[in-house]
Parts: sequence; C-alpha cells; structure tokens
Amino acid sequence: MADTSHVPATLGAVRADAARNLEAVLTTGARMLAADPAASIASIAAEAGVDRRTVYRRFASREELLAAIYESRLEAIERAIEDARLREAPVAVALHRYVENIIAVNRTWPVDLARMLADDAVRARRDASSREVDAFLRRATDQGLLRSGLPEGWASALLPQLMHLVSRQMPQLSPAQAADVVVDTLLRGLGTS
Amino acid sequence: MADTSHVPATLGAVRADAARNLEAVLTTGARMLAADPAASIASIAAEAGVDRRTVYRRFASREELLAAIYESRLEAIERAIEDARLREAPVAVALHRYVENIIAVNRTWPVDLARMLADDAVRARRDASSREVDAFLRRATDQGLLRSGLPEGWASALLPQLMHLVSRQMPQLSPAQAADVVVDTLLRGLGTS
DNA sequence: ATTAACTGCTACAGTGCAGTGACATATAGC
DNA sequence: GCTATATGTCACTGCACTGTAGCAGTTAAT
Repeated sequence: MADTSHVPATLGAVRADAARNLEAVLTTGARMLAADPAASIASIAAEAGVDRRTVYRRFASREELLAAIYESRLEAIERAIEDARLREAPVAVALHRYVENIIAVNRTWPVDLARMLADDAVRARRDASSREVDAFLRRATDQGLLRSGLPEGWASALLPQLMHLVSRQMPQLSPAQAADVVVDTLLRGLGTS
Repeated sequence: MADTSHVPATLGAVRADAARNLEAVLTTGARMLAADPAASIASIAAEAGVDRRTVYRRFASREELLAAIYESRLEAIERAIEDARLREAPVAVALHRYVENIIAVNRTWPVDLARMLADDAVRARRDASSREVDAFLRRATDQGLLRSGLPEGWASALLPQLMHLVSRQMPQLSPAQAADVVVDTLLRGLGTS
C-alpha cells in the first residue's frame, strides 16, 4: 500500500529493515496526526517502535515528515482517480470505483489535507484532483445520474464528506461495502428523483 | 446568543464591559480552536482584543477556558434539542427545526467536541443528547420518514456530518436555507424511496 | 465625584518539544 | 567473519507557551 517513491533517490538503496521503519513512521505518523495534529515526534516515534533520533535521520525537520505524509496521501489520491478512469468509464462504474479507492486511501492516510493548504505546491495538486472530480460530477449531472439545480458546490462538498465519514465511522465495512453505502446515499440524496 | 450562565456565581456581578470581554474571549476562542486546536492563549486573547493576562483572570488555566467553551457548545446543543421538541412535535417539523438550530450552534461554537470526550461529565452530556437524537431518528423510521434496513448507525452518523458540512462549507446560506438542503438530502438519501 | 472593579503592560520562572552532536551498538550483505 | 549502514542513547541548546506577580491607568456604577 505505502510506497517510498517520494524518498530522495540517495535513499533508494536503504536496507530492508530501514525501509520497514520508514514506512512505519509514515503510516503511524499519519494515524497519530489525524487523531491529534499536535502529536510530538517523540510520541510518533515511540508508537512506530523507533527512536526519536531515527526519525530525524530520515527527515530533517518535523515539517519534512509532515510533507512526506501528506505527499503519500496526495499521491494515493491521484492514483485512486487515475484507476477510476473518471473521464472515460461509465459514470456509475467510475463513481463506485473512485469511492472505493478513496475509502482505502482514507483508512491508510487519514490525515486532513486542510492543514497543508498553506503550501502552494500541495494546494495546486489538491486543486487539480478536485477539478478532476468536479468535472466528473458535472458529467454525472449531464447524464442524469445527479439532478441539477442543487446549491452550488453541494455535491462536491458532500461526496468527500460521505467518504470520510464512512471511512472513520464504519470500520466494520470493507471498502467495497462502504462504497455501496456512500454511492447509494449520494445517488438517492442528490439523484434525479 | 452566547450567555454566561456557566460562569461561577461569584462573577455574576461583573461589569458590562467585562462581560463583553468574556463573551469575546469565548466565541473567538471557539473559532480559533476550531481552526487550530493548538492555538495559544496569547493568540486567542490578541484576536479577541484583550490582554493575555485578562484571560487568566477569568480562567485559572487553559484547561478551564476550554471547558467553558465546550460547556457553551454543550448547553447550546441541549437548548437546540429542547426547542425542537424531538419527542412530541411532528417528525418532519422537529427534524427541520433541530437541523436549523444546530446549524446556528455550529456557526457560533464550531469547536469539535471529540477532543473533550476524555472528560466523563462532558461525555455523559454529549451521550445524553445523542440518545435523544437517536430516539428521534427511530421515531422517524417508525413513521416511514426514513427507511429501515440501513447500516447500523448510518443515519446517526450522517446527520451531524451533514449539518457540520453545511455550517462550514455553505456560509452564504442562512440557517433556514441550510437546513432545507440538509433535510432534503437526508430524506432523499435515507428516506423511503 | 468617588470608589471599586477591571484592564494593560512588563518581567519572570517553569516546562515540553524541536533539532543537533558524538559515541556505542547491532545487523544485513558480501 | 568483516564492513558499511542503520539504530539507540545521552546530553545539550533554543524556542514557544503556560502560568504568575506587581503596578499604573481606565472605566462603570453609585
């Protein structure tokens, strides 16, 4: 699930255990920062089973660790969109596939992007993904899957929120089952009656 | 909107300007803590237009300030539930009224209760309110307003999320208009088809 | 007008966390 | 087994925030 492609090339040849540690720090960090954005590096390191100093050997600063975590989420989101083929696939298929993918992303990288939007590069990538989804939602509306006349931006705001909610609140559901619930609620709630 | 009934009785006779400052600190604090839960007392005081020391004259510690803010939100929620008459009023009426009230609460006290659930007293009050709403949702289901067979807890989780979303994301809508959107989405999404 | 309450300002100690350096130890790959 | 690489540990500095103290100035209520 997690990859290390955002790690500088000079670290490409790290040992297997080092790579494991790196991944543990990233995913554990994502989980802890989602629960408490002020989580200290010491607590993240402890939870990930490594020494605080080890984290600093990988990441020059707290800021860099956060950047790596958000980078992981951003990349996972971009892969999720690509895999769903939002532009070409039939809207009903693409919607379900996208939702299922994002739910998996939300569970692995539960961090909230909102805290990183100050960074222009992050914001640009997030906006690009958002535009992609917005375009898809317009296509869904044109094809009659969603009804028109809804408040501006309501569908765009509701969809991520539904996915976020089901990701956190319904851990007993598999991503596919959770996607069923989200899609059903969305299509009934915003669909052509 | 904001009251001071949670302030100890010994402060009941504060001067008018002092009461204004107190209210400013509470509402500004709620707004800033919602945006950044680690906001310092100094920054909250500055934003509220008072000295940091003044905050400490009202609240013995940061913890107490937070408690007062969450208390304000809790109380506002309880008033919102009472006013909606969830047990007696016709379900459609009660639902809209409740949603509209909570949206107003969310905009005045946008803090997330999740951070205070460690406190048993807070948790108990939140749970009591939640039970009240859950009972109402069951009544709505019995009367055919919501359909049965939905995943366990889905309606209970979705409703607050919809209200939260519309409170933050659609500031241009009045509470009544925002309530229209939420109720419409909820009833179509979870209603008897 | 007088008084009591309230506020602003400066300075201070205590604390926890970020980030760094040096050195000892452990381990994967040869 | 040897070596390079990665990790653990201790010890330190710097910084931001919490919480406290005293004093001077301001303002609401009588």
